[in-house]
Amino acid sequence: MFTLDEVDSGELAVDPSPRVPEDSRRSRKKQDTRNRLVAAADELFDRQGYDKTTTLDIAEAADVAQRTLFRHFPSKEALLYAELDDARFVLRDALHAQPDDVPALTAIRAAMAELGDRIVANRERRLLEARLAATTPAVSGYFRAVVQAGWERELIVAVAQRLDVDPMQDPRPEVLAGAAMSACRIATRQWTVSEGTADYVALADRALEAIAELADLA
Amino acid sequence: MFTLDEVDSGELAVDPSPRVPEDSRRSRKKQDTRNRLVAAADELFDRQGYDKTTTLDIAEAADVAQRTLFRHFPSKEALLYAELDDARFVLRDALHAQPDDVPALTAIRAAMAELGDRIVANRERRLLEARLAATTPAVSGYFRAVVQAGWERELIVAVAQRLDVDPMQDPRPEVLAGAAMSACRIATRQWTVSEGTADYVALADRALEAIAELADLA
DNA sequence: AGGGTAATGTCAGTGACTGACATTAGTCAA
DNA sequence: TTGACTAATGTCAGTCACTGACATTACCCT
Repeated sequence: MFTLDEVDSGELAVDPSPRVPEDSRRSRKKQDTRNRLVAAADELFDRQGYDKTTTLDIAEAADVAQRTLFRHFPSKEALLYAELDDARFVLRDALHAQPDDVPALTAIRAAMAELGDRIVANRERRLLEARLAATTPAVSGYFRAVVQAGWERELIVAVAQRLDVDPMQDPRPEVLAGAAMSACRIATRQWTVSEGTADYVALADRALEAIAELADLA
Repeated sequence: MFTLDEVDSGELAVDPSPRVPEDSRRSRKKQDTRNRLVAAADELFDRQGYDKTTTLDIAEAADVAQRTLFRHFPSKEALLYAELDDARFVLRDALHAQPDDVPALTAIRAAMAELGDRIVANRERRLLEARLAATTPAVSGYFRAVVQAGWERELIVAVAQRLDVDPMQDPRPEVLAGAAMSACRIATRQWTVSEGTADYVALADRALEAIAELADLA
């Protein structure tokens, strides 16, 4: 099972990837180290599999100490999902950018379409993630419990604001968010079986559309 | 982060808790060991917290070798969620028991009502789980990635059968299942804040009902 | 009584992750 | 340029979840 300690507990977590890079040599080097770690992990995971790659392997491939790896990433899994995890902020911004008068689900569909483009841009990496998630429970578990849960929180907050309700009282924001995340999961799975040839945004939109049809099943 | 290796990969997993106890002394002793481990874990988690309790502590409190603990449970988290994890089969049976002609969401609501009763029966344990999940990301992560994902699979299969569709093609089973799981999560959270005084089944049913209202948000 | 074997015990690992402390190297002011 | 300040990294020893291999125990069954 994965070590799951970064299901971050709210809004207080320190940004792991600086949103404003503050362009100094120091921060450039830091960012470079981070990038090298991700690239090294990527390559090793791909070549020799997730389990057979140790964090020490990755650190050495990136030419840093193992301790440094864990200063940049809270876990081995976080290395794999660094990009998708950051996409959380993209999602937040995209949701904010939607006009106030459009319905919540419509806003989500628009935001997801925006996000979807960015996501599929990195096709090979997405397929690698899917491959590893399919074979390694620790990876798929992390994706669900950390990455998706993070996105879901953004959705809940955005929907609750839109409806002007308290998400602890009104179940709709959370239920809608959960449905949307499931839509993304099934779309991703469909896209993956197509080896990345299908139109991800279309698949996701179709799945999101199905949310409005759920009433027919009652 | 939790070690997440029991996101079991399908239907092939060996039943960790024998469904037919096969009443021999041997299996009774085995079951007893299992029970003592769960009880010991329960008590230690409650008294000294999740992180400060080692698997060795638990094993010793149950008077078995650490190795034996890991023969009964694949991870530390599995000990905490042994009961809820098994509830998966109760959910499956409850879904099967619903008549074929009722709509999918209606069947889910009925099945969940049945399950809800059983769940709340163990009030103190549920509150302990909630308390630990709130403070320990590894625990909440495990719940999402393993327990809930397991339930969700049952729902997906049941809904797909009911609609007579392929859940890989039609997004509705997965989307409905995801929404239902979110409904359970918010209901559980509401029940938890009430310290277990609220009517869980009613809360869950209200949240599930909200699924049919999602169309209003489009 | 005795052979077969499920359950347990023992032991020595592996590997993710952490705390403490030392070292290096940008940064910035004098 | 120098030197203090400190962010980033390195080093090292430790903890703990979890596993494989093999020995032992205890139930089961003839």
